[in-house]
Amino acid sequence: MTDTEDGEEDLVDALAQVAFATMAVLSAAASERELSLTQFRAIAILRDRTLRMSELAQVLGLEKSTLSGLVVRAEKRGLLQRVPDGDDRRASRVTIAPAGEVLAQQVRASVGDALAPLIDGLDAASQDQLQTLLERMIGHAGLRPEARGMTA
Amino acid sequence: MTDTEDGEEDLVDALAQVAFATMAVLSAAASERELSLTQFRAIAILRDRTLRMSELAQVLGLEKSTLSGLVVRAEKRGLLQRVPDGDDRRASRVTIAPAGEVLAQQVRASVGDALAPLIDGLDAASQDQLQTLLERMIGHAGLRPEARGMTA
DNA sequence: CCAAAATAGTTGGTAAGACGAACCATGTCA
DNA sequence: TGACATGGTTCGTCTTACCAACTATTTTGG
Repeated sequence: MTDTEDGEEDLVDALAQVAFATMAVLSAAASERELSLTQFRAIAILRDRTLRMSELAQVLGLEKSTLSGLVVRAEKRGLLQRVPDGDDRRASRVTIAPAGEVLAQQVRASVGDALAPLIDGLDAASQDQLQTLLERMIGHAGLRPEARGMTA
Repeated sequence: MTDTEDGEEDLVDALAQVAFATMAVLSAAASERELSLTQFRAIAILRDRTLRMSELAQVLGLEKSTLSGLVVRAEKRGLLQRVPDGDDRRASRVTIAPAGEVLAQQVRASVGDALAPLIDGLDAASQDQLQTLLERMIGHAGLRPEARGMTA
């Protein structure tokens, strides 16, 4: 163990626990709609922007070959869409398709519901506080705040 | 969207984002030691207790058949150990083996280190606050507080 | 301005992890 | 005791991810 201060231990623990709980909820909600967690994440990320394949792969922490398959599958289902990039004829930009938007919205809702028991353990003020703290964490650590939607 | 209150949206987002970030760190740390995330989690859970196969499967949210394989692999590497349950000759209890203990400790340390950038975005007081809030969340929602070590 | 190197994405082969069904062995209960 | 339930394992299969090789297009340096 390097010189992490003592108290951090338990914070790490709590973080990990909540992370696992959250992931469980997310994957359940996703697979309810026959979406892999990764697919859902991709869709969520594209909610408010459009990226090139390689960029998306990078955000998701995936190999581009992996992403290829993922996008193809999603495209077949009408969830995502690839449009050729005007500037660079090698590249394509991935966009969320209408059906994907709908689906994402639904999944989002069930996630909200499923997370409610967890969240409702806190009163409104604490929720705000928590949100602030989490956002502050995200803000540092290279996770740009504008990178909405479950960036790696 | 069901009737989740409005503000929850962003809290959910923040939670998801932090969850993904945390998971990324955890799996990186695990796979550095050739551990699957699930294996690591199993070991972490057994840090301070011993469970039967079926119980462990349930905590991990896995099928028992899946767990069988996982434990066999971990046992071959001397990380876990199955000992027959005295009371029930069908059952076995899974324990962490010495090598597993060591490995878990190491992984734990790198997780701490890797999470540091995230955590250090907050001053000490905020860290405490965050920990308290997270633990409060865990406390509700059926995640018993004594279930240390990254329960589902 | 062109050849060489870099970059974007796809394809194909492979491995890991998870699932479900079928299957023993043991326990429980009527 | 016989029937049913429970604990685990085995086996076949699916999904997802990786890597290496390949095509098509930029970009760069001489």
